[in-house]
Amino acid sequence: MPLADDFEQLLRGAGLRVTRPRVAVLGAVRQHPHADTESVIGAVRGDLPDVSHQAVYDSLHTLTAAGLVRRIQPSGSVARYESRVDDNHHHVVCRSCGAIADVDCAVGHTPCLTASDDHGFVVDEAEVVYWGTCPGCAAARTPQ
Amino acid sequence: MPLADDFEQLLRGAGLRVTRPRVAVLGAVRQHPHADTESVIGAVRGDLPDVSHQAVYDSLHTLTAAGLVRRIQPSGSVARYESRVDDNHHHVVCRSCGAIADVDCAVGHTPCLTASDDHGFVVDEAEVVYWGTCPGCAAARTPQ
DNA sequence: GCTCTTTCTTGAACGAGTCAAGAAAGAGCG
DNA sequence: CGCTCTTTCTTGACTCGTTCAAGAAAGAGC
Repeated sequence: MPLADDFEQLLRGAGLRVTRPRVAVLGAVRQHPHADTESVIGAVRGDLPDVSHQAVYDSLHTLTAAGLVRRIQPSGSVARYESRVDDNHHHVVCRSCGAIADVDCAVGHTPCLTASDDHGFVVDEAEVVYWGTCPGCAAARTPQ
Repeated sequence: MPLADDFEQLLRGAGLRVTRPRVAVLGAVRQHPHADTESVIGAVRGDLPDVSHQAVYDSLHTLTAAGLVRRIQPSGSVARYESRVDDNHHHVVCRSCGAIADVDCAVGHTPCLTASDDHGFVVDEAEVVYWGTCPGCAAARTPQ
């Protein structure tokens, strides 16, 4: 399994210890983009049936702090995680079913990063969430 | 108190019953922008000492659904409410203390509303959150 | 291997928010 | 003004994602 080696490199590169829960969490997040914590726990237990939920929570926090995964949490949703980091992409969220899809940044690199009046804040990221209705929910709502 | 009459008009205009909790919640949200639910409850109890928390939760939901207040919830925060609606403004959030400030939309009307690839989603809103450090926290972090 | 630190397990706890049943209060109408 | 019907509020229990805490286990350098 070459991926496990890649994950090991990622962890070491970030100065983190290589533990089986962390490797499994990295794999789970990569295989299930936008998964919530419960789904990640389920996926991780495919490899390690006895991991505690707390180990997954800890790993997700550590990996997020290290920048190896990204945490997203649209209004009204639980925390979700993805492995695409540092590429400045955004998300479309379905108001109806909560489905999330990636959206590449339309406006060059960091879009709208320059706020009109930043009130003295030092801004380092502009996060964009597009709200709408996914194809499935749109179809279900207009039957004819 | 002329404001109470204004709120009454707002409620009637939205087809909602005029109740004392709702009027008080409208006033509290207007006086305390970006307040969380607990703060709103506290402010409302300045007028109506015996309102239940549930009445405030219900009122906030109803007012949000009617478009009279707007709910915002940056990642990692509890729900917050504001009375500026329909003017397409955004928010700066301090990563350190959670402070929120309004930012008027820099890019004309609906900024970045056109996603590069919307995956078939019908998008109706683009929400922008600027993440950074507020003046207070920036000063506290660089003492010299 | 040994030792030290970090991480994981176990299980309890927290807190924002929701659910549910009955009481109270709007609002239209005679 | 009072009646009736519907909506809303009160009360209190409860859910669920997440965190806390103490001790056991497992990385990593030497």
